[in-house]
Amino acid sequence: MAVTTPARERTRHEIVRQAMGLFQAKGYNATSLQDIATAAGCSKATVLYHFHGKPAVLAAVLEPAAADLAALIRTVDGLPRAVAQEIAIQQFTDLSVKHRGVVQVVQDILPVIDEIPEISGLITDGMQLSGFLAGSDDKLERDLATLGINGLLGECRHPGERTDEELRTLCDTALRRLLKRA
Amino acid sequence: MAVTTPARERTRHEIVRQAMGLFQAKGYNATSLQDIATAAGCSKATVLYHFHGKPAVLAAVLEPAAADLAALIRTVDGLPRAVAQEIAIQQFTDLSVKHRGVVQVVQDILPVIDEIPEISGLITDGMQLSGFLAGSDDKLERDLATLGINGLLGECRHPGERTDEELRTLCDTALRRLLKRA
DNA sequence: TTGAAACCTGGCCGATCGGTCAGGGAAGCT
DNA sequence: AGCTTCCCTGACCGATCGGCCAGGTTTCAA
Repeated sequence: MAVTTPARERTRHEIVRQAMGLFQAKGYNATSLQDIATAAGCSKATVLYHFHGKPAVLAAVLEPAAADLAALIRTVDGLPRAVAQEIAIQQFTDLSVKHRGVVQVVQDILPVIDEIPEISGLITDGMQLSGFLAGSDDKLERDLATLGINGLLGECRHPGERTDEELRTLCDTALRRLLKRA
Repeated sequence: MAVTTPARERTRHEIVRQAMGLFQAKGYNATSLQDIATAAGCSKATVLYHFHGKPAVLAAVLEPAAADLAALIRTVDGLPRAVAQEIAIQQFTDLSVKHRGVVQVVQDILPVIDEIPEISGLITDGMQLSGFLAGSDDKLERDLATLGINGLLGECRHPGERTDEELRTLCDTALRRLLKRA
């Protein structure tokens, strides 16, 4: 038996891979289905055969990162605040490095995020993450946490100009300086 | 004599005003000239009569903020580093509050910024600002400064949910926590 | 070998994009 | 009144968008 369904999974995976690169380089709105199809070496109709619409392609691109974020939320939910904050900092740093190519894609979507129900869960989780990172109910601390996340999303840009280790240091330093430790 | 050229300036100003609101709400790419024209109460052809293309509308929207940023750069350029850093923090906070509706528009443009030569000066100034805020040539400090700017751009969103004074506190706190003081 | 299922595509659709153009109406000078 | 200049518009353009569909090709179990 084959380890993977040969054709289907290979094509799907290639579409997602190329779409990720294009979303990073040009943004979601500025990337057309034709762009994705050409990059993936198939036709636009094939993209729409595997994914029911452009938002579904976006959801597939974001899915691994969204799953890790959801796992992060489940892990820290219910923990004491100080512990939850520390673990959230560590795991969000890990997540930012692991999915560095993905996270910044979210930035381009923010203004029109409500029109893409496929990824509503990601947003909910992101807002919860702000709360855990803040470590308190203080409005300023929460806003600072959100600011840190937003800044990080943008800083994962320029893939070739920063090593994974440099990015990790940046994330960790930024969050620890920005957030008042509970 | 009239205090303003009646028709021309009034229409131009209304187009810029409405375009700013739409760029904030939906992003630059997702806003069409027809959207702007409808909001401004004129025809799409009128928008293109006053502005030579969609990028020119964007440039007009960003112009006041870009001018203030350029003035900021001129002010701190040549000053000792510690002084330049402190003044940059204060003036950039002022700028973020004063132009809170404008700054976040830049975020939506970042992926395609190279294709809009009308605002290249804004980008140059933004990168210079990172250097002054960092206060040193250390790569990490520079990256943290850029991260702070990016985070701030996103945090100026949601106009009704934060007072000017709250935004000022947020900007000032974020920059002072994030940056190592020289 | 054969038939069904899965995979893929060219061609087409209506909508909308940014942008152009000829010309209509209002305003002001002579 | 006549003429020019400015302001504005409807109609239209080619290009491209996301999406759909009929049908061809490959795969594979029976």
